[in-house]
Amino acid sequence: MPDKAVKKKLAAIYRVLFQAYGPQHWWPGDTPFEVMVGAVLTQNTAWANVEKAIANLRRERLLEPERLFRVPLRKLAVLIRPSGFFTVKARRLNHLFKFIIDRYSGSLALMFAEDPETLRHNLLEVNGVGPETADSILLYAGQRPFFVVDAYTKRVLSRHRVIAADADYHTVQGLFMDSLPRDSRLFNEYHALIVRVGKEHCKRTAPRCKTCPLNKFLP
DNA sequence: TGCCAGGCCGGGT
DNA sequence: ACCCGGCATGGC
Repeated sequence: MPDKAVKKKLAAIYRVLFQAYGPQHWWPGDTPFEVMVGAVLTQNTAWANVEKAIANLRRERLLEPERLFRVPLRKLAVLIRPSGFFTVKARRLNHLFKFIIDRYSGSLALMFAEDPETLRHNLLEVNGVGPETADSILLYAGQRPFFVVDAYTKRVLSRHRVIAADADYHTVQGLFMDSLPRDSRLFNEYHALIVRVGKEHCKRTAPRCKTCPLNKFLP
């Protein structure tokens, strides 16, 4: 278990961020399948580019597992091209579609009926799905309370001395999940807020800045 | 113009 | 067990 100071700090950081920015409305109103596709397309990619790719799929009425699984890889790659890394991502999406169809008859409802820990384990077996993508799917498509850790999470927390700079994914995730109530809406909002503050104040090449709402947590 | 974005895999040491 | 290059577009 994380020590008490860390738990309090994580709770306080959330309050400050929510106070500063309010709700971020990540992935509202989309179907779970669309959210899943987005989780793969956004790997190391700006969200604006992902939106263009998803718009292409929607325009072609392809946003269903069976339909997209039948689309040839080359055509899929062209459709998702704006999201970058399009040949690898086409393959990764295809693996995911096959997984849903083979194991859950193409039904996300069946997939999310699975025990969450088991489902997470299964998702990680899919080539192209790593821990962040799996947790994004579980949290944002399935409302399962897994905390999503990304580059911003590590950078923001390490700059504010909550974690070591080289802390691994599982450790950081455990910190959040053992410090906060396991509420999917809370985890959803918290992750989105971290990305928000990271974009505005915690870039890779800006060691610290004066106007960051988290400055009060600096030593 | 160059740097950056809501990672992950595979091959080399 | 780590380390690192590759993957690629679009916005600022």
